[in-house]
Amino acid sequence: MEFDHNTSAGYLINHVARLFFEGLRKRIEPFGIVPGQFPALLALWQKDGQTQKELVEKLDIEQATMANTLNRMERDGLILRKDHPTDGRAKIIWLTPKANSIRDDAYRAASTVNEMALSDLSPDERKQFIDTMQRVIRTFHKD
Amino acid sequence: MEFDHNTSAGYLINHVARLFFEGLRKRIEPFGIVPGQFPALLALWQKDGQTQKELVEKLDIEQATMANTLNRMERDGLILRKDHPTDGRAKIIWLTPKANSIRDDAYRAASTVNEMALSDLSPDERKQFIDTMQRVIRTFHKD
DNA sequence: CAGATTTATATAGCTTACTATATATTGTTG
DNA sequence: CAACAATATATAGTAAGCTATATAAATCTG
Repeated sequence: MEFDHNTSAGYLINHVARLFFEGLRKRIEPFGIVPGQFPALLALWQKDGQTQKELVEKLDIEQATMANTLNRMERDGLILRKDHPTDGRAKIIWLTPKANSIRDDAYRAASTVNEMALSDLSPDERKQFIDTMQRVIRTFHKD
Repeated sequence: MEFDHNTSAGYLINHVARLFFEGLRKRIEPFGIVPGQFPALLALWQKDGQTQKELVEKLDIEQATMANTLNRMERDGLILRKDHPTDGRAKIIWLTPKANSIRDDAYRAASTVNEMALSDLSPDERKQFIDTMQRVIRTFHKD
């Protein structure tokens, strides 16, 4: 039996993901954030004051992973966890001024990586690529 | 400024990569291997008896990452490290009978994940997707 | 309404990435 | 050929993913 890693979707995806991750790391390091914090920051920049549970559902990440990432973000002065007004179990996550102040720079950094990575593709090919990934995600969720 | 994670290539790639990783994990667990060992195993199944340096170059992974992955593979009885016959610094990595015995099962597991993930795509769309990822990897390496 | 179940978060332990640094051997060069 | 530079591997420390488990609060149910 044969198996060619160069035509294996999983193998290629993993490789591409590592390249994006490191490309983003380099570009956001100056702002004091790391790539793993990006999804939570995006969600909170869009709507501040969410519970951990809301973030977990939006980002499709495990609860324990989110809790640990939020620990590091709290340590780094990016968020504060305050008590939920009516639910004693829950905490609400609020961005600090520091987190708000780097928003535009971070958007630009992420856009720059995306632009660089797709620079060899035509507008149609880019659209197709994005669309295919969205379909693959939906297929996984059906599985 | 706006930034939509649902149309960000980097965001989507990261999500898809996690889904592949976990999909593979479930399917290869019965054989006593984990996803991070897969790239090294593929390279060694193709050509047994390579140095760490050769693997690092083929897999585009950092040397320290490879060393640690090989440590776990040695611990798990998948490989042996033997002295290089002429270069005292180098070690040669050899697969154990255990690693060889799971090869076909592992190939099948990986193919199953790929097939499932791409099941919603036409043959042309799959080809296009694979081709695009190869182009994106090349673009990153030019950067 | 007391006891059982569910829910929200936290923590422990593992893997797999990374950077930075250490160590030993090989190769080069004055 | 001795000193220096380059190369191959290993290790320490951090991040970000996972599963499994713990804890406290809320909800449901007989």
